[in-house]
Amino acid sequence: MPERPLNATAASLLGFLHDGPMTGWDLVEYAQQRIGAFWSLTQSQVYRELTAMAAAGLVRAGERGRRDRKPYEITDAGRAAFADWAAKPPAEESIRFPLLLTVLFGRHLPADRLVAFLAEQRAAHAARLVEYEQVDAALPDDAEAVDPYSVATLRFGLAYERAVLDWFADLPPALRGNAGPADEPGRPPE
Amino acid sequence: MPERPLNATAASLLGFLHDGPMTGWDLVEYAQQRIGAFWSLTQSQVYRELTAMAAAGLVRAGERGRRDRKPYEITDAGRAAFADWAAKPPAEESIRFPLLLTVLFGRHLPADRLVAFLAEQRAAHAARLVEYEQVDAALPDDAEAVDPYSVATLRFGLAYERAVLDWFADLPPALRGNAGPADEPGRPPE
DNA sequence: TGGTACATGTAACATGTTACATGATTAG
DNA sequence: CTAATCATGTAACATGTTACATGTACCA
Repeated sequence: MPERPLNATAASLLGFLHDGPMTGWDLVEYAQQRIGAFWSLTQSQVYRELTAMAAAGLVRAGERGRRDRKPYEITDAGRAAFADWAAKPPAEESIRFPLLLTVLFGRHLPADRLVAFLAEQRAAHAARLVEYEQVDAALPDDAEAVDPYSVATLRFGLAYERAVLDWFADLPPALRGNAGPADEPGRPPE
Repeated sequence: MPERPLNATAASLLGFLHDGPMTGWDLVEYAQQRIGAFWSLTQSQVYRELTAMAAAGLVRAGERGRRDRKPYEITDAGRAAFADWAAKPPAEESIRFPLLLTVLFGRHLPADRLVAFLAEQRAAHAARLVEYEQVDAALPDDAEAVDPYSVATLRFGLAYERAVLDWFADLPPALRGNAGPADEPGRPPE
């Protein structure tokens, strides 16, 4: 069977399974942590892809463990399919940022609502940046030499969140909401 | 009929139709230009949403024009549905950046391939930044006062592309590809 | 008169999302 | 003993993607 090429989500799961057998549950958590910043997936998807890949012989389910855990391990066919995928030119990214739609159509909603939406999301991004910064701070000095790949992806998260926060801070005055005390500054200048 | 809430893509089309009747073709172009930086949609989707919205009474097709053009105009129901949508808290953004998956799994492909992928996408981002900068440069001085919404979304594009280019420029040495003359610098420092 | 850009649309399929159902184990 | 968390899974549906089919009008 000629095996349709993997989709990126399935491929990622295979990538993670190179590090050892994992259950669907584990994979959801692990993926969230490792690629959550630039690749979203849901639990449903993970189970579906695992089922499909098992059927295609790319992974193999092991024996049920404690809480009915069902570990999957990658097969040789899986490793081959993964290598094929990895060597193919990646597509361009897609961003879907609903807040920006709301902003673009900002004249169609009450100004204070828009300002509130902006504040909420700004806070979420600030929190995410803090997370990434903590991970970054915990990195050993030689991380870049040992695993430049993870370092690079982490840095993307940092760069992205910083850019977004700067964007919030630099919004046109009309979108900035000048009510209330000067709480929640953008990002403190270095 | 209780009318399931609009999805963001359909809502955007309605948003654009506030500016006057447009055909599917027009909308694809217009959307590409106005929200392409942070919201992707395809031609197929546009025609599908238009058909569905016409059935739901949110838009109304006018008479066929010259090249079989079929202009749609927004109805009062459409305006109401749009206003409802606009006033709802926008979801968080989702990013899907295949290149970063390839980077994360970089040890599974030849180093020079990875470097080549990075170079290709860097060039694409550089080109996009130039586009945005041209749009920005063409903006009148009072743009921020006149239409802060468009300005804000354009600025997002600029901030995002600059961050991405900085990220490329700052990649760990192992991913940087030191072969060849110093072509294609990251982004010239200001 | 022939190629290119304009313009609409369908079909088939892949992927993503939401909601729910079910049960095991652990911690308090 | 009971609430929370762990864990798997299905069903239904919404959305997104790719490929194709069809025809119109302009312009060189």
